[in-house]
Amino acid sequence: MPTRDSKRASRPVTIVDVAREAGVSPATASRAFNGSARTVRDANLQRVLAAAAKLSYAPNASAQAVVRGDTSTVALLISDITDPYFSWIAAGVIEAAENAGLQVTVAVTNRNADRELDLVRYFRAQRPRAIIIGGSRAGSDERSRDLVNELTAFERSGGKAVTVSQGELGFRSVNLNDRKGAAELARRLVHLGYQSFGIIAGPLEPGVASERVAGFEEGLASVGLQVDPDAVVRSAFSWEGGYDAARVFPQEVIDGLDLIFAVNDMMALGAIAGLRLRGLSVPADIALAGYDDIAPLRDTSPSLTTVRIPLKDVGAASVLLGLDDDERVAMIEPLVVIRDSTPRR
Amino acid sequence: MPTRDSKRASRPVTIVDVAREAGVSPATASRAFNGSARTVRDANLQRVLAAAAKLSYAPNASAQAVVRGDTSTVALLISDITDPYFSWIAAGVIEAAENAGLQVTVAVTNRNADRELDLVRYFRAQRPRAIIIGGSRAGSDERSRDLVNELTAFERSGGKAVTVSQGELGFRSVNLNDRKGAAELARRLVHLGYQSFGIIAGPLEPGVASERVAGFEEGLASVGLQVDPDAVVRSAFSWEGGYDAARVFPQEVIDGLDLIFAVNDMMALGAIAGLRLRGLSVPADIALAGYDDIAPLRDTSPSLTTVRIPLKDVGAASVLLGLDDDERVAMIEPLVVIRDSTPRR
DNA sequence: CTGTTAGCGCGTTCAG
DNA sequence: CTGAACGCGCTAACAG
Repeated sequence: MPTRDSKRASRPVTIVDVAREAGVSPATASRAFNGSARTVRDANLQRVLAAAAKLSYAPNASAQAVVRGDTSTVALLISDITDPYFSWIAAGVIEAAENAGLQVTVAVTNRNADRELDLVRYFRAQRPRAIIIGGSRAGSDERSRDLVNELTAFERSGGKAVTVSQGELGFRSVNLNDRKGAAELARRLVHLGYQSFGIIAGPLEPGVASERVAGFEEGLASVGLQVDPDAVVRSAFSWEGGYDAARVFPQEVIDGLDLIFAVNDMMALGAIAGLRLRGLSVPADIALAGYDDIAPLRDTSPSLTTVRIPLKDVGAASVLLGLDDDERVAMIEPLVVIRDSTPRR
Repeated sequence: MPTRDSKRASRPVTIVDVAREAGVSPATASRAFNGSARTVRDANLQRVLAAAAKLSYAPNASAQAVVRGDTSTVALLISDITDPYFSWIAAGVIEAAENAGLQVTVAVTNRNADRELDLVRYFRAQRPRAIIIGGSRAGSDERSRDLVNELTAFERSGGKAVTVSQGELGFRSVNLNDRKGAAELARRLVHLGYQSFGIIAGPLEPGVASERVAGFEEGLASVGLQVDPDAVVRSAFSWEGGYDAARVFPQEVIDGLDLIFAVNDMMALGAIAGLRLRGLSVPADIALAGYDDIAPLRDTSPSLTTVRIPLKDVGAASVLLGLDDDERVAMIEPLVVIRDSTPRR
């Protein structure tokens, strides 16, 4: 015979229970928790708080959301949370959100465009204040249009959509200035004495990878140099991509190169392994530069020359954009970091 | 004069709007979306779906949660999402949750016990199906008791609390068997010919670090060896901790050591840097082993001997425990991985 | 199969 | 300052 005080799985405690325990009306209890504080007599306030503590009351956020018409949630969509690039962005998002009193819901696309669309639909149901698209999607134009439609509908109902490095979608966006960073990297490398460059370029579609390639080539062009098209190898945007690419360079091409630029750090790390397999050591035989300045790689040897993106700032900026009515774009400044993998020559 | 069709920030679309557009009652519209499918005439079903598409309707998850009395959310609390240990657990949690049709809310404690408690309170308001405590908290007994109280109240209202490697709190828990893993590591190292061991031990409080130290010493004891207390150095559970610890060993102690066990991989990596500063190279001058088998470290040189915890499985197991009425504990088997940092001697 | 009614937990009028 | 009444968006019961 389970009593009403039965310990397991009893009915959740509601504000009505608290009010009864405190001997006041539910309305007063509600005001005690979130009314303008001065509107409820102090004696009652204390009794309500005591009752809440005694019953271990926790408000029902869903019910609050329904009546208030908005939530205290931010939704974050990323490709892969084990990738430091995304986990640092996520860290920035979570920190900034918590500072603003908001919770963060995270979903992972695994770089699958269909999944991305579904997840945005799920997100919409949650009525988050903002949806932040952190990952670079690689889908068809049609999928892209569906995504834009979904986000547009979301904004029409009062939410804000924020993209990282995808301003072309037409929503609020955090601009990473990859083009500028890669160009600056190229110029610095030339100053160090490098002249003949190869590129491990990532996938062909428009996106982060292409921007970095374009920027690097622009930077070289600005000092009168250029990259031999045969020395540009396409590959996956991952460690394996860099590893494979390093092994694909024709021998006669690689012999003429004094530096390879991999469009992100993970690919650069893979390239080191791939080059080693060919008997080439970094930087003795060939120099190497990456992009992102992923934290766990800063202590590898040789330490990697790269372009730092302040990823936590990127996450924080996304949240700020997602809470601001006016600002529609945030600028992030990349910073070239020269290390051991590209000694002066 | 803003019309009701005004494009910016119009009133959110509700199921009533969809029903009207489709020419049916709200109840029928509701059934069209989640009724047992056969209960609504196909013609009406199509009209409702068409209306929903036309209006870009997205259900209100909060309203659904209120009436259904439960949500489709799982809450995850971790110390630091940029730490690969936690991001891999998070990846497992998110993947398993998505497979079960659930969303994941993530919060980060930054290893602050007060913050942890607050965050659990926020979590409770969301009424998640489960709260997963992934981080090892380092707080006072009082804080620990508050946490237990909060989680107990959560379970009383129907949720499930799951801890990773903290069975002593009395909730569902995923057991990492750190003691066993560390003992096995010790035995394997002895088999490789090592005899004199130092330990970089992490913080003193009970928890993961202490378990690993105890396990390692037990493993040595089982083959008749032991660790000189002077060769056990306490430090922070981080790269810096390992770095500092490596510099703290008294010279006469370190001269007699042939291997150092750092209680996690990040500390081991820091130790490599710290040892290098003393002119000691790994593994030529001294061997080194870690724990966790953090993914981004697998390609460093020298590659690190360690104990692999299948962290993604840990996350997945947490979710399963959090959805299961009966199971209260999941066992994870650690696996010793011998690599270049501990050559046979 | 469908519409009407009721009510989930809560915040907010509107009278006192 | 307080309580009663109402409504948020939605689903579950109950009739038809």
